[in-house]
Parts: sequence; structure tokens; C-alpha cells
Amino acid sequence: MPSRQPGPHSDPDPVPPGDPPRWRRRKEARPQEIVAAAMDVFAERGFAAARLEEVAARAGVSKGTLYLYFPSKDELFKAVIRAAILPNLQQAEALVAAAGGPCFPVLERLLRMVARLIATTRMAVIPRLVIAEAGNFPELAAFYHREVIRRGFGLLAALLRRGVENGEFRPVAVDPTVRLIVAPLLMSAVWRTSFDGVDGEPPLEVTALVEIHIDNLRRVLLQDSGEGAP
Amino acid sequence: MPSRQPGPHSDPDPVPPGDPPRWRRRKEARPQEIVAAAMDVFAERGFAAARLEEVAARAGVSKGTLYLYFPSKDELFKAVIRAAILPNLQQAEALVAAAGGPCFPVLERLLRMVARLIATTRMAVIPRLVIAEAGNFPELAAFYHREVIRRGFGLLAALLRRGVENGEFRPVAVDPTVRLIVAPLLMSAVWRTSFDGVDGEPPLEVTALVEIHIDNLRRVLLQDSGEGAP
DNA sequence: TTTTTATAACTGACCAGTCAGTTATTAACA
DNA sequence: TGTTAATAACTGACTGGTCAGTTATAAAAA
Repeated sequence: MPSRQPGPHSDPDPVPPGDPPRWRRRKEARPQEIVAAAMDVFAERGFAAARLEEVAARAGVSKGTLYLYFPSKDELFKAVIRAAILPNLQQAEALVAAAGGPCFPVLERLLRMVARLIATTRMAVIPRLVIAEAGNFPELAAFYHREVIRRGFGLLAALLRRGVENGEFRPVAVDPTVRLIVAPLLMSAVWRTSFDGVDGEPPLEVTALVEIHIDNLRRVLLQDSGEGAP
Repeated sequence: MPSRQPGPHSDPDPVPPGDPPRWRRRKEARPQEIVAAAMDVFAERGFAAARLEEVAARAGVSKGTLYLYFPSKDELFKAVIRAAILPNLQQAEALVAAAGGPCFPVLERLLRMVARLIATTRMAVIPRLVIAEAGNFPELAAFYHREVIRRGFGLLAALLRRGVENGEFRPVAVDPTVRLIVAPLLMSAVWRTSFDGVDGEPPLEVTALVEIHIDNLRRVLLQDSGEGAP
């Protein structure tokens, strides 16, 4: 059933003056809308199985329009990652920069912030996507490593060093400790987007997990905490 | 152009008696060889981007032969996972079952065993593969959850409970603690197969990481260790 | 009118899975 | 022992479908 073309002549209803046009120019709004739709589809299907036709449909445009704003599927993927991660990373950096005094409470705030992001936003899918596609897109892996991992690790490493220098923390090996701090968060994000709801498993309690993690870190990091667990 | 059947008589080069045949019947060896080749290709490319033609080539057979032994790409993928994981899981279960006395040394042995597997074998790629494809193959995710994760978690949970009951460990929350114990291992496996060598990063020191993890767990789990770190 | 933004039909490459035919191997028989 | 018939293992060209990316065309805006 073909659409209503305006008939060659004397068409009874060629394009009634008041009805909405078939599309509008919305140069400013398109990129965000496309990135949001792409994030949904990539999250559901992974990169390879995501179909650009579906991204376009969810963004309310045609496939061709995607290519007006993004030169390729790869670049669209990178845009999704940038949009999801960078604002949060900047927020975290600001949080650390602004804080003075003891380091452990800063660490606590950081971990809780990330836990909340993982538990409540779509951002949680990003690690899974990057992990899945790292092999096929070395350039993407490098991008993510450079723009996200290195910065995130650097942030934590600086905080740890500060804590060690002012005698608050034991003299730990910084790099491995950063990894051990991050691992449960990464695992939570991956879990929530891969196994939640599978096989009748109850959803992962990210917040509770992180609280216990923080408690453990207190025992591991602090020089001598005068508090025993009841 | 018909192939070179043994010419009836006086053929110049009919099939010189000593030369190897173009292929051999090797019904017994094929499945393992195909699974090994598939593991390599899946590891390098991920599931979706892996081409069965390449799997066949590396296994030294034609694509058709794959389908004599495995009904589909999905089933081949599951066979790869089964072959890589199950033997090790059984070994771990045996280790725990055989051990008596204090629990922490058993935990240490388990963690070191897994660390060695991650650092030195191709098994490390499995988590990445499953994570990547969990969305597209819910059945696979359920299979892995049931056959690997549940069993592995159960093993650790039982060990923890034993330690708590005999007063060796603090009364920890078992399920979250299991996750916190496993997370660094999972992260190491994923890291090694996604980011090692990217952006000039030195390879991850899995063994060293796990030793520090064990040290931290000592502080977290043990009721009261009479030893301070120097 | 021209320029910009968008569409939708199209193309070309890719690949999982199939199947008609080929070859190694074994068994039966001379 | 050598020859032949039967069968199981294997091959590789082919098919059908999918999908990233292209482009002719048209509508909206300037």
C-alpha cells in the first residue's frame, strides 16, 4: 500500500495545509537522539548484532540519516561510549580534586557514586560492549583504554598515594590495589547486563555489595582502624 | 574435469603408491581438533565475527565436515566452553573435597590454581566470550550460569561457611563475599584478553595481583591473625 | 529560486548452512 | 594374495538471507 503521493493534478488532498510534514529538519537534536537510540540497541544486542536499521527506527529517522551524522557504525559506537562515560568521569575527577582531608571518605564517595551509576543507569552496559568488541576493534580498545581506564586508574592511584604519604593508608602497592578496588565494580556492571534474571537468579544487589567492599577496604587499607566489627 | 582415479592401465601418474591421500577418515580425532580450532578463532574474533570456514581451515577439514560433528555454530560454541571449563571445575571440586583442616590454605590453593590458568592457558578467553554473547544467546547464558557459575560459587560458599562455622573466619555475608573473592580473577581474565598490549601497557601480572588479593583476604576473613605485614 | 535535510530503494559483500558428488576404508569374495 | 562392492567420511560449490553503506529523489527551509 503505497503512500499518499500528491496525484499529478487535481488531487483532492495534496498536502492539507495544517497537517504535520512527513519530516522536519532538526539538525541540532538528531545526534543526541541517534546516540541514545544506538546505546539502547547496542546494549540489547552487542555491537555486531546491532542493526543500524533498528537504531534508525528507534531514533525516528531513516538509515540514510544516520550517515549524515556519523560516518560509520564504528564511529557511532565510539560516540555512544563517549557520551555515556566522559561526563561521569569528569564528575569523579571534580569530586577528588575538590576534596581535602582524609582520603578514605573520598574513596567511599567515589565507590558509592559508581555503584549508583551501575545499579540505576544504562551506563552499566558499556564495559560489556567494550570487552566484547576489543578483539575486533583494537583501535576502540585503545581509545577506551586511553580515555577511560587510564584516567580512572590514575584518579584512584593518586588518591591512594596521597593516603599512603600522609600516613592514613598502609604502604600498599598502588597499581594492583587500584585493580583490586575496581574489580568488583566492573564485575557488577558486567553481571547486571549479562546474567541478571537468568536461571531464576535474583537481581544483583550492587549497593549492598559495594558497602561490604568498602568495609573490607577499610580493613585492608587503613593503617590502624580503632573499630572492630561487632 | 574428473579427478585422478587410479587409471585402469598404464596411467602416467595414477596415484603413486607411497604418496599421502588427500584426506583421511579420522572420526575419533575430529571433534577435539575442531573444538580446539574453534576455540582459537572464537578467542580471536568473538562469536559473531568468527567464520566457520576459518575454523574448518585451522582444523584441517572442510566446512561441510564441521556439520557432520556439530549441528550449528551455536552448538559448536557451547562445546568449546564445555571443553575448556568443565575439567578445571572438576579439578577444583576435587581439591576442596580432599582437603581437611583449616580453610584459608584451601582458598589460597584455589585462587593460585585459577590464577595460573588465567595467566597461562587459552581458558582465559571464555569469560569474555560468554559475557559478549550473553545478550544474544540467553540459553547460553543460562547454560554457563548453571554449569559453571553456580557450581563455582557453590564451591566457594561452602568453603566460607565451613570456615565461619569452625571459628576460623569472621561471620561474613557469604554470597557477597564470594563475589568479592572472584571479581579480581574474572577481571584479570577479561583484561588479559582485551587490553593486554594495548596502548603500550605492560602485560598484567596476574600472579602478583592474586598474591596481594590473598594477602588482603587474610586481613578481611581471618578472625584474628597474629601476624602483621612487615 | 537554491540549498539543506531527509528518505527509501538499491547494491555488493559476506557467510551460515546444504547437498550432490568424491574418496578413503572396510568387508566380502575370488 | 588381489579384485570388487558397499559404506562412511569428507569435500566444496552453491543458496538464501542479512545488512553496512550508497545514491537518486524529494520535501522543507532559506
